[in-house]
Parts: sequence; C-alpha cells; structure tokens
Amino acid sequence: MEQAHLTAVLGFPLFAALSDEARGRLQAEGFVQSQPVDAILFEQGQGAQFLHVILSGSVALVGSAAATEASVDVPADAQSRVVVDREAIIEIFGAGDVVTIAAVLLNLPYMMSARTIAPSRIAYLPAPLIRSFLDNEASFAKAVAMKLAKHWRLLSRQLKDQKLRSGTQRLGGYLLSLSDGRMNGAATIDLPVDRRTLASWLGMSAENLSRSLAQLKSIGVHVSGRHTQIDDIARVRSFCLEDDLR
Amino acid sequence: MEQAHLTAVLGFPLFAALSDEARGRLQAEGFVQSQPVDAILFEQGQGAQFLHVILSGSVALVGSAAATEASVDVPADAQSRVVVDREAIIEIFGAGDVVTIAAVLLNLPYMMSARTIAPSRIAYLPAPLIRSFLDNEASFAKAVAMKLAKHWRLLSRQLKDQKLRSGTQRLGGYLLSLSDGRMNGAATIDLPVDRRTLASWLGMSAENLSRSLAQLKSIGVHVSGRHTQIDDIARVRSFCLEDDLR
DNA sequence: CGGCTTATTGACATACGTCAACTATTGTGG
DNA sequence: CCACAATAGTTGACGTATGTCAATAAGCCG
Repeated sequence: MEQAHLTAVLGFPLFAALSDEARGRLQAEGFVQSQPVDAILFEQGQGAQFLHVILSGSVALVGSAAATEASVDVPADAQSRVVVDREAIIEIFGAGDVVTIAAVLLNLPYMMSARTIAPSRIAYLPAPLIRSFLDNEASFAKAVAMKLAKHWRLLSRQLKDQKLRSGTQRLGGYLLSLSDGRMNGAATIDLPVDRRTLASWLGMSAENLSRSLAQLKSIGVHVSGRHTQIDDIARVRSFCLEDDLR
Repeated sequence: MEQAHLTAVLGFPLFAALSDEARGRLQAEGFVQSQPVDAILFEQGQGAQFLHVILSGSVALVGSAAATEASVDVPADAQSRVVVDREAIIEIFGAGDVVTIAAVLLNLPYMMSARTIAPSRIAYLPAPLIRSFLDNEASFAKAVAMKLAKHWRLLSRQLKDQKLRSGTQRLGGYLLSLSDGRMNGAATIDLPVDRRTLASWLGMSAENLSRSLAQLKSIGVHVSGRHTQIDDIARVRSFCLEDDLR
C-alpha cells in the first residue's frame, strides 16, 4: 500500500524524470504517512530530515516567535517577562506541493514549523536522498529550481502585499485568487479554510478579518459560512488595486 | 573591457562550473553596464529579458502598488479616486547576487522593479541563454536551486518578521544581522544604506524608523549618522526576540 | 435540545502612518 | 573657507488601522 502511494509521488512533475535507479531508491527509502488535522510534520529549529511531499490534504507553514511585552522599560530580565508564543501562517501548501525544500537542499534547520490543516497523506523522502538527486539527476535539479522559482514568487507577492496593502485589500486579493483568474463578472467561491487560519495567513487578527469581510459587503462580496458570492469581480479588483502579476 | 567584466561573472559560484561552450556563449551574448545610483534595471510588469548579475554595488527590488483612499464609500469610479503610487523595497541585493532569477526561469513578467541604490556594475545575461543553461548544464541547475533556496529563506524570514514582529524589533534584528553573527558583547556597525531606503525595506515609514532608533537607545544602541554602536548584543537580541535561524 | 466550538461585534488601547515644522548634514558656488 | 541652498533626518501632533479583551451570536454535533 505504501508503495502504491509512493508511486503517486513519482507522478508529480518534480519527480517525473528521475532515472530508474533513483525511482527505486525513492521507493525503498521513502515512506507515506496519513496524518490527521493538526499533526506537526516538523518544528522550527530542527534539522531538515525529510522532504515532505503532500499527496493529499493541506499543510500550513507556520512561523512562531516568542512574544513579550517587548517594552523597553522592562529590562533584559528574562524572569520578569511575560512570554507568550505567537504564531503566523507563512504559506499554505496543497496536494502536489513540497513543504520546505530550501532547508532540505541547504541542510539547515527549518525556519518554520509545518502543521496539517486538513487530514493529509504525506510522503517522507529522506533529505540526503533528495540532495543526492540534486547532484546526480540532471532533470531533478531543474525541476527543483522551477518549483523554488514559483514558491519564491508566491512569497514575494505576499511580502509585497504585506508591505503595501491593507488587511482588507489582502483579503480581497485572496478571494480574487480563488475565483480562478476571471477578470470580470460574478463568482461563487467556497473558502477552503476556517477563519482563524485565513486570518493568520493574511497577517491579521480573526476579529479584523470579520470586520474586513463586513466591509467588503459594500462592494458586493457576500460571505456566509464558507460560501462566498462576488457580484462583480472587476469592482473588487479595483478596490484591492490588484495587479495581474502572478 | 567588457570581456574582463564578464570574466568576473564566471568566477561567481553560480557560473563556476559551466562548460567551456557555455562560458563562450555567455561571454558572447552577455554584456556589462555601469549604472549610476537610481538607475532602473527593469520595471514591474515587463517580460524578463535578462538575468541581472551584480558585479559591484547594490540593487533594490521594489514593489509598487497604486495606492488610493481605498475607502469603501468611494465607489468604483476611477476618475474620482486619488491614485498615488506607493512603493516598498522587498529585497536588497549586493555583489555576487542575481536580481530576480525566478522571472527569468519561468519566463514571466517581473513582479517587481529593480533600481540601483548605489553606483553598480551589472552584467546582463539574456534570459533564453540562462534557460538553456538550465536544460543543458547539469551543474548550473543545481547552483540555481541552491541560490533560490537561499533567497527563499531570506524572503520567508522577512515575511515572518513582518507578520510577527514590531517595526522596532525588525530594526533591531536588522542591526544584529549586520554585526556578523556574534551572540554577545559589543559591536560597531556602519549602516550600508540611507534611512529612507532602510525604512522602506523594513516596511515602515522613515519617521517611524527615527522613532524606533530613538527607542533602541534605551537598550544600548547608539546611532549617529551611519555609525552605530551596540553596547550589548545579547540585550538587543532578547529585546528583538531574535531566533538563530538563518 | 444543550453544550461545544467558531465567528462576530463592541469598546478600548496601541502601533503606525501622515503632515508639518524644525534641525542637521551635505554639497556648491562665490 | 564661508554662505547658502538643497537634501536628509528628526520631532511633535494628530488620525487611522489594527490588535486585544470581553461579551454575544451563530454553527455544529452529540
């Protein structure tokens, strides 16, 4: 059964052009696990042992930082500080994605933790194996570079949004990204994640997400539960100052 | 003279292991330009024509978005809107770096503009050439993957900071990153960029950067002009809740 | 139906952006 | 080398966006 799942991995573009020998090693050394929601795949700070490939489900990359009052008045007296862990979702990956290939390639500790946000089937491929593919499998290095290039663009778009746009605009942009690229007319969408997760991903509080949703009502965006209706995509686009760069 | 500069390109890790034929093509098809400060290498939205390699100097990747009142009350009446271009620095690259390799690989329009923030010598390598290297030069694809992996980590760190930490904390973290990795003791730093640029990069207004610098004074960070003195690195680290993940 | 979680709303505090005035620094021509 | 202008940086006052806490409402599931 595991073998069957690993065969699925071989079907992904990233692994499609591996040599027979490499395919064999992958099937021999990799394994598949089914994870419930909220399973931790790895934690921030630990060494990159595996490349995680999502066969089905959905995984959030979450960054955490000890949060304190961070007030200047309170001196560097660790004891007296109120330290609460704060976290933010940096990226959400779905089927066919690879969770953090950068740490694996560079053989460095993960900068973030990964947690399933839906029941998921995950393939675990040993990091040294992946690194050896990079040296020995010509097509693999190229596929990895392409994958990383796409991921880089996703992140830089997010960073741009974070630095230049309001929470409400980011929300609008997110909704547009779910309405599969149409430029105008109406759209009906189902939100794939719960509010808390979405808020964390968009970089705002859940409370503000609610308020932002309420605000969007006035430009023809109606949300109830996970069901969403956009009356006029163009109107939302203009509100969000969305460019077409993907 | 150009050839001499292009030879420098060949010395960078990214191009170090190219075949002789590839080196020849690179020297034949690439060229070098010296740019003053504030030169635009390319603009957001245009197709990726070249891979830009920084031989010396410094280049900012800057994202821009039309900014408006973005008020819900004002309807989608483009005429009545006050549209001002807002921009933010997404990343700063220095000698040895490659500016936006992602767009070149994917053959997509740039998502951001690039502007020199210091006089710079830039090598222009035609995008199709780079893409052909990816297919035909085994070592190049790997080098590109490694480079992209590093860039991905830089971006994700920034995104994490943006979502989890205050402006002052980001500033502190930046100063620490300039004090070449020491964990404690004092440090003396020279800021490599002006305040406006730094503020934009850290995702805050220049005014707030000033105030943040003032705040840091109370934890032993003294800045005058571009010269910076940190009394106790550990103190700053604890204030900024800096983790050690790079 | 009742108890649980999840989402919304309101009141309030805080961080941050903006505008304007002021000061410091840099550069330039006499 | 000084005087002056131009640019860059700082400071204060103020408004807005967003986070936080608490209370309420709405879904969800046994």
